[in-house]
Amino acid sequence: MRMEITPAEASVSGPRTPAAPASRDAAVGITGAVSLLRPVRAGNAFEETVERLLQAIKLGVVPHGEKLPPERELATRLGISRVTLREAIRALQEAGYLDVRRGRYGGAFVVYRPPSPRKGDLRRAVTRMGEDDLEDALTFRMAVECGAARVLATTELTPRQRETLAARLAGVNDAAPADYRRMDIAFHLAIAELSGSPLLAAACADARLRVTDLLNAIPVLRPNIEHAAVQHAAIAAAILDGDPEAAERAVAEHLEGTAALLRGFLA
Amino acid sequence: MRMEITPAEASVSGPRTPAAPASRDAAVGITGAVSLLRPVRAGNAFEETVERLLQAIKLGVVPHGEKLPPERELATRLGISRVTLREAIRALQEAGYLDVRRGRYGGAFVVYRPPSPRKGDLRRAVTRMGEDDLEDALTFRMAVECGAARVLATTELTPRQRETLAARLAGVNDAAPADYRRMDIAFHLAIAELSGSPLLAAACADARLRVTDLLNAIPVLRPNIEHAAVQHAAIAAAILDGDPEAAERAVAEHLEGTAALLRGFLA
DNA sequence: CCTCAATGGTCTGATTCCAGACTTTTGGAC
DNA sequence: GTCCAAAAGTCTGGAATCAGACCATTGAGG
Repeated sequence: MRMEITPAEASVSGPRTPAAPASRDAAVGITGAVSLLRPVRAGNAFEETVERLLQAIKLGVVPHGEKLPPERELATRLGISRVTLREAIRALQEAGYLDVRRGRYGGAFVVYRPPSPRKGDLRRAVTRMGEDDLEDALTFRMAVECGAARVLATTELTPRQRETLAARLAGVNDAAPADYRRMDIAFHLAIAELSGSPLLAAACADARLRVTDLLNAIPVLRPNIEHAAVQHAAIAAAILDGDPEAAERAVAEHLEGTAALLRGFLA
Repeated sequence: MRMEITPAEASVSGPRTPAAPASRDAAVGITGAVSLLRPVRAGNAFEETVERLLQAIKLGVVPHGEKLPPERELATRLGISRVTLREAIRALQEAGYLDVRRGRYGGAFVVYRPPSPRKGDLRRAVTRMGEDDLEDALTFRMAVECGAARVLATTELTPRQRETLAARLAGVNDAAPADYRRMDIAFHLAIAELSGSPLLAAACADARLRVTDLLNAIPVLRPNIEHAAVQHAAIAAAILDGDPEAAERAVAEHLEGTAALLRGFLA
């Protein structure tokens, strides 16, 4: 065993990349186009795998009671060896996120429910990831989600796609409080995935999970849900309507709102 | 030595990730939120490093005659060991991209100028990366660059930032034909980097370099340049004007144009 | 009860990748 | 000419990772 994870520490913010200087005002000479000489790999395979699985769990991609795909398949999908995957799974098991059972019909079952947020969680989460990283993540999310909405609104949608989007919208609206975040995520990700671009979908998923810990650290309040519902509806409508600019504006407003909410809880 | 690279084969399309199915119409159940269980690492460190350096060279981040940062520093920035970096450098040296000199004032000097495109290059480049990947890349680029422009237009810009943007615009306009692509890249990347979000900058750089090989494979024609110049100006104006929607629309139009140009050469 | 298939658990040898110490080359400064 | 600093070049032991074969456990179905 190489690492121990406790739920308290477990973060989704990713292996702390050595932090390319985020000089908002730097002399960005093309020589200074720093973005290219950034780290080739985020960390070691083990840590990255733990992060990924943790994300899948926290985002509710694999909900409580369900199991992860079989090790062999998962290892292939993640592009790592089974050994490494197993180490990651063991770490998550020891941290209490997974219950691993052997034998046929066995597997790694998710044993985790998002804890209800307590005062101070948000502060801690922010401290863990750093203020700059927070701004970075919020900006990034704003850009990719707006872009995704625009792209999708520009696309000629198939009936199937329209249904999926509508279903996801309904999913958020009908969600029980405990399921709300999960359904919210499903809605947002659907926009990116429906665009048909795996790269874009990955970017949106990445953006979202960079703020998951933070969002999970603030309570889900009735008025916010209602407000969000209106905005979600506007987003879906604009997309179904084929109006890129409205779609984008709607997403921007929605994310602005979320960001403001976060900052509000921080202030 | 583990690998040999010839300029003809050297591609920027990245290690062929096992290709998450890009089902534009799939039942994207949240269980099907495939984006999370995508490969943890793109390939081995050596190959990824070669790609990165090649990108930096082809994108003109390190132009002809300049040298890469010293090995030790570069290895740190790329998050890999010096040994691995040296292997990558050697591969690029053997492929004729770099000239490595020792001693003080030595280093790895870039010896590469983008060759003028020949008929068939584009076809080959597309074949190498795959049609689906091309669509994916174009969509991705559209989304992130539009998003970046929107974000930047929403931001309160410092005089310094305004200058940088203007300078980059001028850079493209004044560029000699041989420098055109390089300056174009600099302009586009500036938008993302000025947003102050390293994540966003990285995403845009990534998007751009996924289409570099393709763009390099089509000739730089006068009318296209002029057309692009108008669009670049519109983008910069909208951003400086603080008009997110106009900025986005301008970027979308511009990229639409580029994509159409590409498709035109392919048809 | 027995068998089977699907799944996790274990082992081994090879490969990749790393950190760090040490060596050699080179050109400028004195 | 000597010395120095900055750079590439080399070597070594160890850790991480992999591929693949094989073992153990379990529940379903006959």
